[in-house]
Amino acid sequence: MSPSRQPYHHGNLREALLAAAFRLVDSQGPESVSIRALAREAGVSSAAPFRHFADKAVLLDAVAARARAELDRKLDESTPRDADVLTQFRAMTVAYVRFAAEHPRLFDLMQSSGSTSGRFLGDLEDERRLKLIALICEGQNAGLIPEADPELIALTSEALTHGLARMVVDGHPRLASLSSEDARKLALAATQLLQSGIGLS
Amino acid sequence: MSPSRQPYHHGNLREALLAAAFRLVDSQGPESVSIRALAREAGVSSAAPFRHFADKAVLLDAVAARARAELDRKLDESTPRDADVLTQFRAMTVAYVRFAAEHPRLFDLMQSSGSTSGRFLGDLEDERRLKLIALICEGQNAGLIPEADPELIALTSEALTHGLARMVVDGHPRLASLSSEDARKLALAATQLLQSGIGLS
DNA sequence: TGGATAATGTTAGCACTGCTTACACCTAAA
DNA sequence: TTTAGGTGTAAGCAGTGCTAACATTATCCA
Repeated sequence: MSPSRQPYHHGNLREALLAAAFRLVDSQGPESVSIRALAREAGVSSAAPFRHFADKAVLLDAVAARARAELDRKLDESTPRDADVLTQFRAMTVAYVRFAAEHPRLFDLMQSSGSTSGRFLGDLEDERRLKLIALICEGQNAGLIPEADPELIALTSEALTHGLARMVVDGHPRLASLSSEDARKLALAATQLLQSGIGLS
Repeated sequence: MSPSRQPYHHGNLREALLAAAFRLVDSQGPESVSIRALAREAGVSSAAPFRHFADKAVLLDAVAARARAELDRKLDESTPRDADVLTQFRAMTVAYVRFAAEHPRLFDLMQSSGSTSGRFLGDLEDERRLKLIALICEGQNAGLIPEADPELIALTSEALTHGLARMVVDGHPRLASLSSEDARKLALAATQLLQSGIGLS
């Protein structure tokens, strides 16, 4: 009955491991995650984690999923409801690029762990993507957006957003370790440019 | 004098290791590269590789450098000399996205090994970037490109290019395992869109 | 030409990893 | 209260990166 100093069961090992791994990936990248080390940190034997995660890859997938949820939350928070299409798109781009600038390693993991889980993680969620396309159609009806394949427009917009984010993460020389504020400015300027066009051909 | 079956020295171990690692990364990704396995394949002891590469990271950096050279070559080949700015930019984008589609793992390594070597690898080379900016200024003088900060225009163009490439690599649902030809079409359509602009705001 | 020197290989081994198997314990449901 | 299943442990296998000490060969200079 007396609660021994070290109870046989940890209580919520799964969450503890996941949280520790999340922090580690965020600060040092996935290659410095070791299951044995996580187990030590949690005060548990090195085989225990395998009761909760079949594989190291599965653990990292879970970390990626959590990161994706976090990004999703920030995208939702930052998007002003009932604003016009272009404003919404700009806000999304800003939030996306900021997340990449603030959590480059998590952002990177999100993408690269996609093949393991079979589900695309790195970019906009499917649901969000459909919404974007709907917004574009709406904009076209309102005469705000030129008539062209909405899917292509969505894809191009996504590419610009994703490209900016990845350039920050990948250490583009002019974008190295961008501050959040600079990330915001860059995202705004670039989306502006996409809207007005770059050439007159 | 008689050439024994297994001469003590390999001859060109460095190149053999590098080539094998290059192939392996291209086909299976960097995490399935093992120095010991490379040594076995080369018929050499497991300590020998360290005479040529201080580190596993150094080996992978060398692979990344080779991949970058390969991409550079393809970019050069594909760019028509003495064409107008927009044509050149489109050609570059196409070549870039195609390379990513054909060698996703090499493309990925190029970017992620940047932090190790301290040099940005994933995107356009510095030299090429300067040339792009020069082209843009030229285009502005010729009235082909609107007056705006040339660096911003270059950055935005790069972002679109890089973003398309990464979306292919990262397994975007609509872009999963794109054929070379489809990659070409996509790159063309998207750059076209960037040139004409997406909104009328 | 010969002999030191540097380059490149070998063997053995350390510390670490992911992961498995067999067993121990504790909890919750029948 | 028993029993089944979830969760922990200990021990160990196969593999890894990397190092230290030693062996062999190529190269270059007296």
